[in-house]
Amino acid sequence: MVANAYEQAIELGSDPRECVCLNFRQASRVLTQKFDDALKPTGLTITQFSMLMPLEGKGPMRISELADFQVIERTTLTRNLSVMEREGLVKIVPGDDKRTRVVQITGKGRKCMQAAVPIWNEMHQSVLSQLGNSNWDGMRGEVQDLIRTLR
Amino acid sequence: MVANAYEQAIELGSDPRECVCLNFRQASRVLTQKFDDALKPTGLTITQFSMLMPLEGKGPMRISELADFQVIERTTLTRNLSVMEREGLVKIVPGDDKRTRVVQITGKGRKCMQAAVPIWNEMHQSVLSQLGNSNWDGMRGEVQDLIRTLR
DNA sequence: ATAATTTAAGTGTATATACACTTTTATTAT
DNA sequence: ATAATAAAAGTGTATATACACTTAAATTAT
Repeated sequence: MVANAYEQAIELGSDPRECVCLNFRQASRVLTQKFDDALKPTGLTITQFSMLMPLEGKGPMRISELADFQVIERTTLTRNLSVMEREGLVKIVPGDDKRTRVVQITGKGRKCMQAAVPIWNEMHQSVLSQLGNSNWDGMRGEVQDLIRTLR
Repeated sequence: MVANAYEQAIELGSDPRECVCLNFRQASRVLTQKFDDALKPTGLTITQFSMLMPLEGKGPMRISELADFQVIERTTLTRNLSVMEREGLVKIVPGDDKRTRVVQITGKGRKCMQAAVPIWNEMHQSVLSQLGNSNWDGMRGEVQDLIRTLR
């Protein structure tokens, strides 16, 4: 009989403070705050930046396709896109298959991205140097593997 | 003059798909989904589990103290706590300093945690084995350093 | 002793997230 | 050809997140 849940976890051989989920969530929150703050002058959040980027790199995409590519729940993407559509960052048009809708970046979206890229790059470089470039090269592979395995 | 924001980023020497923020956010989403799903039988979310754990390990805490410890915005914690208070997982009482409020876990909270710990442990072990235990030992340090640096 | 400042916490508002469920359209089986 | 099934997307609802601002109490400066 252990005193509390923390002791119980230690007993099982795991320290809850070392939880992968906890640590990733914490880092995710802090990173999001910093990137959102840096991107403020561009009018984009890091969420929006991340959604627009593949639309730039790969062209128009179906909603499910973009959701899959971005590892985001489709219904979450729908909600995020409606904000972006209202702000004129994307246009959503019917696809050939009448079930589908296709997302494309607008002129305004491209303009915002053009302003955002240098700011994103500076933040990213700064984070990379904190993390150690070579460390991240290895870590990123592990993280992507983890994502692939879990979902 | 580059074709689009993706090319623009590549030109600057950074691949947006390798963005630390993006990758952490993706992993965070997937991990949260999996842990929330696994914890469902206990009635706790991983957010709630993570808030209750330090209350078990360290005892009652002021709101700001818990927010700081958990690397979560204080105003976010306030909102999360009101859900948990409504569900009877925590009790919030006035502190000696009349500005402060102190959060403490309830009997129900402890009971839920007791049920949750083995499930959390199993998930955590499974994630660890995917990630490679030794990898995570190193990674975790880097992640915590990054958090400390950024915030 | 009182004014100025700092600290702790809550509230208004908005985005971000995702599950359960529904609707519409396409595909497959019979 | 039609019924059954699968695929794509939206909606209801709820938690999670955080910024800007406010309120109340304690501390510090004068």
